[in-house]
Amino acid sequence: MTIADPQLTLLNSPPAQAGEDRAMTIRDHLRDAIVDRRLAPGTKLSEAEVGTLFDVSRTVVRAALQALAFEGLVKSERNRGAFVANPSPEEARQVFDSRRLIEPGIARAAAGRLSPGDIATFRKQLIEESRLLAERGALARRAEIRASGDFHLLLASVAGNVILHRFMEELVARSSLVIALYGNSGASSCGHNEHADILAALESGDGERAAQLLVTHINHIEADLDLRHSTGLPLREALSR
Amino acid sequence: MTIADPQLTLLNSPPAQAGEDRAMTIRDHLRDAIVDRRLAPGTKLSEAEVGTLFDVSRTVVRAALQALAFEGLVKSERNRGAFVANPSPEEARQVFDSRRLIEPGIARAAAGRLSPGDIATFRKQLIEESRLLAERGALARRAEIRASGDFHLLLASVAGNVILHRFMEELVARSSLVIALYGNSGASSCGHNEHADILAALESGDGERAAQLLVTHINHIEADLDLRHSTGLPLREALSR
DNA sequence: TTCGCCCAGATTGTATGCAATCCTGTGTGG
DNA sequence: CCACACAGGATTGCATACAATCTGGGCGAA
Repeated sequence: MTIADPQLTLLNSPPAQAGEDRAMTIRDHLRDAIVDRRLAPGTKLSEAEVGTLFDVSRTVVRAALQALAFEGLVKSERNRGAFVANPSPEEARQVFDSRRLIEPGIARAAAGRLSPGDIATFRKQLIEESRLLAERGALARRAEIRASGDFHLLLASVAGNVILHRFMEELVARSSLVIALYGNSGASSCGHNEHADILAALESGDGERAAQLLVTHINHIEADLDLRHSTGLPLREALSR
Repeated sequence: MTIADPQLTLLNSPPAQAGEDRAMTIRDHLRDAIVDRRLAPGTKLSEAEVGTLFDVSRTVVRAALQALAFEGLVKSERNRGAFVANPSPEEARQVFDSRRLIEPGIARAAAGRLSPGDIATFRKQLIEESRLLAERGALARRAEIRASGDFHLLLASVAGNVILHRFMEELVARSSLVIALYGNSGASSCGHNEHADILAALESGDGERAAQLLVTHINHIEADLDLRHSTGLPLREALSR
């Protein structure tokens, strides 16, 4: 049993999914587990095992794994299987470089499109973040990382460009993975309420300032990481690089 | 026979593929066909039919189609099948908005990393573009669009960020589709040798100027489009929107 | 002992069969 | 004549069976 018991929490969804797309459901559950680090980087995702856990055939599991491989959360090797991605420090840097490039533009676009409804949604999001920030424990830390990502996703959603939104979905997910891998758990990972400052800038219509704050924010997130050495080196991948 | 005879040219590859990944091979051939507009937007890509053309089972075809759906070149509808994407004018605008946001940053990054080998590759690329630009005929036009995209991909490759490179792959592919759909074939689609100017700026190490030229270039490409009305309205999708 | 080879188990890659869903055209009732 | 219902055919969704490949251990020879 290579997959440990935390995975059993994957199955907290209504067992009888309606005629929806089961592959995408499994993809979402796996992605949550990866981003939350319930599935550690490098973990093998056996088709048969995942299929058993979700009670589907390997066919739909393969579709889900292919989707995750596309997002960069899973690395699929021919005839060897799929593994939870184990981003190198270099990859981590590229993730943040990409975010520094894209997110300011998103902020500027969002500033010009912010509706009262959007503001309300943002406020709810910030309250949730504060709540999690106050809590203690690894579980709250996971939820905090997740919620922090949701803020950025919400921003991309407001910007109104579905392509950029999808890019940001991928970047945020990979960021969560990177933070889980390289984060100095000592410092609050996304601590300060920079999100609130960003929202304030958006509300005042100052997209340029929001963009500026966002870059600073991303810098803070990256500065909290320790990208000097790769973790552990999971046996095999130490040689294949 | 919903797929017309031009598709037969898909099969110009060595019939006996080595033990490689056949799904990705099929994906690449289909993508080429879509970008070249040998497969018109809205065309149904029947699993059985594609499988017959490439002599594989539907399983492999499904994987290829799923990959193309991720890239946005194919729209897959549950229980209905996969269709060549038919981007709306709004989607087209978002593609170019995304490029205006991302490509300047790529240019700045590339300016600081341009090696002599890169320059040589760029020169070869420009020569190929000039050659195609001089030629006449729809076939040369296709190749020209493709080559123009390759220039931008090369730029992203030099920039050295694999994530941004993949984003650009998607954006360039979608741009080709959009140009094929909305391009005023009257004007030269990517005409002027702006690419040469961009390369010159890069060579002189002036990343800022390269970024500026790139934005102008993208604006020119978009300005050559007619995004006012949707083309033809492919029956079904006319009602579903 | 150590190296190399070979075989068995396990896992993925692919093809195929069946069930579910959707589209189309035909027939029936209003 | 039109609207609706339904049945036939075609296509996709999914599960399963088989083939190809990889992994790891055992055995024998140097």
